[in-house]
Amino acid sequence: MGRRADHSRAELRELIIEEGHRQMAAQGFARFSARQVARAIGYSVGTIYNLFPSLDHLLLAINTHTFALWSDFVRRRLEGVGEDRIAVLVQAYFDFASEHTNLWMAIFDHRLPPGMPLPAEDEEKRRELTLIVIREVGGLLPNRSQSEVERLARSLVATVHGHCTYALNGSFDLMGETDPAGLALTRVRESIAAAKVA
Amino acid sequence: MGRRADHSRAELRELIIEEGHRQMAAQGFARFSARQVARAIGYSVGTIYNLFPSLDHLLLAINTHTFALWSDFVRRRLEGVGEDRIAVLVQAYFDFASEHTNLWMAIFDHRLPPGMPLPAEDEEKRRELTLIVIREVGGLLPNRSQSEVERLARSLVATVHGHCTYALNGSFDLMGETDPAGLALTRVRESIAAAKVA
DNA sequence: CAGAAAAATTAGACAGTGTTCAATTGTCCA
DNA sequence: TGGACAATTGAACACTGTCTAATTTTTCTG
Repeated sequence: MGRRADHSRAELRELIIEEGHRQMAAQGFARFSARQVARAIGYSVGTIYNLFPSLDHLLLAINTHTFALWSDFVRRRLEGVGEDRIAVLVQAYFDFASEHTNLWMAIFDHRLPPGMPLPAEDEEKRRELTLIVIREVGGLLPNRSQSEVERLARSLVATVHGHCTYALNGSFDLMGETDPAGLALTRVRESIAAAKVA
Repeated sequence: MGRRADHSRAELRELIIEEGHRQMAAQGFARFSARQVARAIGYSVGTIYNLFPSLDHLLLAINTHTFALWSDFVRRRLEGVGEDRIAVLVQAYFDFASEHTNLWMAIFDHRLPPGMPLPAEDEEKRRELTLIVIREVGGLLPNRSQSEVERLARSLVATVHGHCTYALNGSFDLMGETDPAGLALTRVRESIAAAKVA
């Protein structure tokens, strides 16, 4: 067939990403398949390849979309919170990962093939979440330079990320840890306290 | 054919794991294939399935083997070090991941299918690395209980793990961070200092 | 030592994958 | 109304993990 005019090119792109996102949430990275996405929206695989040069590009788009949801999730949790915003931030990070485990893990499961850099557009969209953290950390450290704040913020995100990974893959369960998010928050507080006095 | 008596069952198992390990190091998790392993050792795929119930079991064995190499690597680095063993520990963690990126990442890339728990034997072997960290952290905190030390050690491993992940997937490069290991070490020092006074 | 039982190994099939491409079909413009 | 163009498809290709029947080799038994 030719143009079915069911959807414009942009609409179709969006449709594919949405359905892909749905399937990623339901089945996880390992079971994800472009053919199944095509079947679900009533097109053939070739159409996906008309919109996305390769599966990697589709996965990239799906994961960037997850980043957007994640940022929104965290932003909403912070709205109107006056005290202890860092605690809310850390908990929101964990909660999103717990509530959307497959989507969250897919972000880190997908490794770009060597020589294919993360497109600037995706990079920019994904940066949003880091910017939120930088803003919050900066608010707590008025005497620190922007570059110091950014470096610390990235480091704190890495800290929380590590705890979240171990929480979700069962490493913490295995040794009876019942509050990984609390543990992460403790680490974050220690580092912020250290940055205040240093 | 039947038993070729080229190798005993145990030898063959070892041979498969070794070749699998080699290929995992060279190609990474995404490109790994049981068929290629079989071809490389001069057997057919079926033989692998005679030794391992499924691909997941082979991947499990390969990754557990990586854990063993990792423990050895860290232990050797610590040998004879008197001062600042924590710095050596953190650096060794990073160095192993950097020198064996594919192997290291495969550990976290491989997700067991739902309902298949990590066999106790693998769990025990993998725990070794954590035990090293617990020992080192405990040495620095003689006034803390064993359970407190274990909880902190796991948390510090998570912290370093998060930094290492971001270092290897390029997140730190992206924002001009040149010393992720140093950053992780700073975090670890802060937490240990906090545990000393608390 | 011969023959039967057991175990190891293989080839081949199956259903699935990502990717490519020629052929077709719908849409738009001159 | 035609012709150009782009979207869409189905089929092919070379893979993958997994399973099974058939074959071959070893081991056990009488």
